[in-house]
Amino acid sequence: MARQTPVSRRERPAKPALTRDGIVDAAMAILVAEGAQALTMRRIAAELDTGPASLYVYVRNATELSSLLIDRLIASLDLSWDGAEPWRDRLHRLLADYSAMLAAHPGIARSALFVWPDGPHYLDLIELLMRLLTTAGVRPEPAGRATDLLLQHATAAVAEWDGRRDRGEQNLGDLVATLDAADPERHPTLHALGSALFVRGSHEERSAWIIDVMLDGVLARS
Amino acid sequence: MARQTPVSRRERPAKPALTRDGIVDAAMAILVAEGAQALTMRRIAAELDTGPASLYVYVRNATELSSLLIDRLIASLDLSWDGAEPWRDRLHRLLADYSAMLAAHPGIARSALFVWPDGPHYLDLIELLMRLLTTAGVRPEPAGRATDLLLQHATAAVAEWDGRRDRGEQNLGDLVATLDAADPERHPTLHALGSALFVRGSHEERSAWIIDVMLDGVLARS
DNA sequence: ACCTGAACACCGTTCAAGT
DNA sequence: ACCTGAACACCGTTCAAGT
Repeated sequence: MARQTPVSRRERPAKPALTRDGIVDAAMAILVAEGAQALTMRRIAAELDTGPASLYVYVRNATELSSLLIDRLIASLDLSWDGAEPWRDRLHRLLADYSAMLAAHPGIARSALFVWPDGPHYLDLIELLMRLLTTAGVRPEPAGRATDLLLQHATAAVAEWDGRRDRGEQNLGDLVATLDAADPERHPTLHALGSALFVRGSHEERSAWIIDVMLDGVLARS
Repeated sequence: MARQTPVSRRERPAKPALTRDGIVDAAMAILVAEGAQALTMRRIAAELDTGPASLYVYVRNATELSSLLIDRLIASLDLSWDGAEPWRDRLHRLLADYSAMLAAHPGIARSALFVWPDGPHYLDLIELLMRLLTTAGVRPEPAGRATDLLLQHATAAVAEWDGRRDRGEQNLGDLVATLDAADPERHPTLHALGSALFVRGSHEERSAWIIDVMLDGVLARS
């Protein structure tokens, strides 16, 4: 043991270790307690009783930390499948779980859209999606594209949804007003169809419909 | 004319007017010359020879300015349709134009994903999509969902693509390496299928395929 | 050798004070 | 009344200097 635990350790009993995992732990705690907008290098460093520079010893940059965090979130999902549950049901349940997990941590979906998680649990997730699609008879190449597409949509939908929640739900009203005011000359289709179009159905029902649309399309071309 | 042009105008002949439109003009010029990452309130204010505070007289916040800018970008698209071109071809061409426009301005797709454009030209875009889908026999409600889905995918695909371009294309290699290294025990499907899966096809071909998948799925359920 | 205080070069937004 | 300088409250990242 070349390195001694500092004597002052007892003074701050909660101080976590400064390691790659310790940093992700701290980030996770902040995410749960304060939401993704509090996830800054400075805030995480403060949680670990150090300065932001120290984090760069263990993590290349804020993006890499984000990808580590998302991989840890994916680790909390149930990614098992024994083959008893029909593949389509299992796929719906998987994507619903994934969406719910992102929705439970406001703001995290936004980073998930741009970050390549690139961790072991992310690979588990892709593995299960590919297994389900392959079982369904989808050829490897379309299955790869469908996997991308399904995850991209699930992530984008949550990001859009909780972006809207941040701005107090009023933007939906704004859009409805805009559509209602559609000029019959310039926007005859929108005027004729009305604004009710964009509001129907719960998020869950809409998501399930979209997943089925994508699956039907992929199966038809596979 | 209650307000006189300042005498000092001749000194700075290029100084644009400080109006809502003038601000969007300045933002557009910066976007073209320096890319979206330069689009900050401070940089735009500097372009207009004033301080950032002045912009807040004409624009609520940075998000609103972003949505005005995106609406102006959409204005540059060809949104006509005389009915001669088959609806499916026209839809492909429209989304290809939209993607190309976003791709021409690195970084803008990212903001387009989270901003609700909410301007007249955005409505023109939705109008055309709804018209094409309605012509194809899609009922109003699925047409609304398909419109959302098609635009969301086009935007997300460009955002992801030029996010990757920023980081020097190397992340694709990272993913290939990760997939190649997939543990046969833990990730048998990925191991068996190999990494070639995720790389095939140009962006354009992939996008076209995805559009057809979505359209087939929607038509099958409409 | 390992870690970090302090600095660098930025942000968006607000508001008191000027014209 | 309209506009804005200066300040407020932050960012991510770097690097020279300490232990």
